Amino acid sequence: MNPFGKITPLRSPIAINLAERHPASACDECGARHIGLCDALSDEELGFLFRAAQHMSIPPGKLLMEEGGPAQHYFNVNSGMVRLFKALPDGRRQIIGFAGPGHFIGLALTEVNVVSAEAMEPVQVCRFSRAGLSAMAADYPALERKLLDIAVHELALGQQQMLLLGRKTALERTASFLLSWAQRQEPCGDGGLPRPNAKLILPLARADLADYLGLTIETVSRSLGHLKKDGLIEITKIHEIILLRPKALAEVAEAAD
Amino acid sequence: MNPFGKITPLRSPIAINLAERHPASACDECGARHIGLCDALSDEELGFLFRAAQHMSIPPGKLLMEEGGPAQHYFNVNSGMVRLFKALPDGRRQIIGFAGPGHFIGLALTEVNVVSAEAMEPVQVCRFSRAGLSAMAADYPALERKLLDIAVHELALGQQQMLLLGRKTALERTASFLLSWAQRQEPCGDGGLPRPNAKLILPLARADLADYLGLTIETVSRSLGHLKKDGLIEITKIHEIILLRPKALAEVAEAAD
DNA sequence: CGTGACATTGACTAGTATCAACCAAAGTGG
DNA sequence: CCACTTTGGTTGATACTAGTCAATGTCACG
Repeated sequence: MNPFGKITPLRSPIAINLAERHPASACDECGARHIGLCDALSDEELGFLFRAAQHMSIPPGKLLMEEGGPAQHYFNVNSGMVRLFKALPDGRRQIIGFAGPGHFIGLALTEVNVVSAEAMEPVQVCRFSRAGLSAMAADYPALERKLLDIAVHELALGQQQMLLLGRKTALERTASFLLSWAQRQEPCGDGGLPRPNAKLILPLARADLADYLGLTIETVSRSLGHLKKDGLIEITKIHEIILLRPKALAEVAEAAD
Repeated sequence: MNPFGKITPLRSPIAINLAERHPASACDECGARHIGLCDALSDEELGFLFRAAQHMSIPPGKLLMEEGGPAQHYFNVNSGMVRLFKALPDGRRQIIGFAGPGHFIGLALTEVNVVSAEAMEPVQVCRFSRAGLSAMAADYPALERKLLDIAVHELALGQQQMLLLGRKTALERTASFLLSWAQRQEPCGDGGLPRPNAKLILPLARADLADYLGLTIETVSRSLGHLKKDGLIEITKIHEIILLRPKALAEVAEAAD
């Protein structure tokens, strides 16, 4: 874990000049420019932020952060998918969430990370030193406000997941997941259902799914099989699922009768 | 503790005048003055905040917020205990957390509440309109920063709870809970164990415990009985538990071998 | 075409829920 | 002051969901 160059936080008017002299043209071509954190910033602000970032490529399986290790950086995902998880000493694992393009990783107060973050595929990120971004946040209210938004949104997702993990059956969990993933893939209005026959791309292995839903891979497989048998979904490829009847799926997910 | 460094002082002279004309003397006697949100503010800032608050008493069982209802207010708990929960249509309930004195309730982005909040005993709160507090946050960076701190802290707690709900056994959940509650009752250093024979006051019914841990009351009862039989705890009164061997309890909680 | 990784399916088991009886403490009213 | 009720908690017997272990299937890739 080598923190390469220390990022010197720039805050004077000079900083803005520097930013102007170095427009963040790279950001224009970044898939994450208009989502998440970056979307909250003007071109100028973004230029500044860009200069504070280290652009990095991470190979699959590599950890961006390790639970228990020193919390030194924040990350913003530009491409690829990252899994966030916690583990018990005996190896049991709970996946906390998945971070795709535009997602911000590393919000924490403690000196050590409370979760691990691992690249699931080749991933590109912008990395920020904690101190550097904190300093920026002090000068750019929009940045801090966006971080609050992000944190609050994650909070709501987490609460939803607690309900799922604490009180839903395997079948309900699976149906809930499919719907929430569809929502994530193409947002269709607040709480709206995906359209019938929506195609779902699942870049997750069954093991990830299981560790996310608090189940075993066998139970996930059986649950999906059950939904397939009932004609609610169709599994075309292993990582491609068609939601034949989203409405019915929603009823399974919430145990509505 | 604060990831975003320094606290920026007040910027609006008008605010100071208002605060001076209405000193928040009531806050001085409030049990929550030096914890949570209020602790982040100076006397002057607090005076201003106080003027924006409605001080309210809530009887046991009454809802402060209802899941699915319009999100109109934030609350800061001054005394008493509040449970936050989500429910499924068939009545299954998952308690998301407990809010005691100094805890801030209602962080959300959506127009409707995503959780319900219910007084477990007579509760006193300061209530803020959403718009009012948002406006204040724009003027008082310290306030917004504190909200971010709160959100991030809740996030970490939620992640811990996801691990518990998704991957721990009934016994592990129960042991984990006892330790985390002890920590909450008298913080003893980051991650430190409570001292042996620490007395725990549990203002929760078994049903609350069960809904918080994703178990049934019978299983909670059996788990506590198991810990008692093994000499790790002693149940003196129904709402009073002595942690005889916190170290052993921690081993049970994390399944260390 | 073989190999290995990942997924599905089946048989069996274990842990927790469910259902029901019993118990204890705290009112309540005669 | 003492039955009586109520409420919340514990304990026991049984059922059922999901986990475990093992065999089989599928697909990508060299």
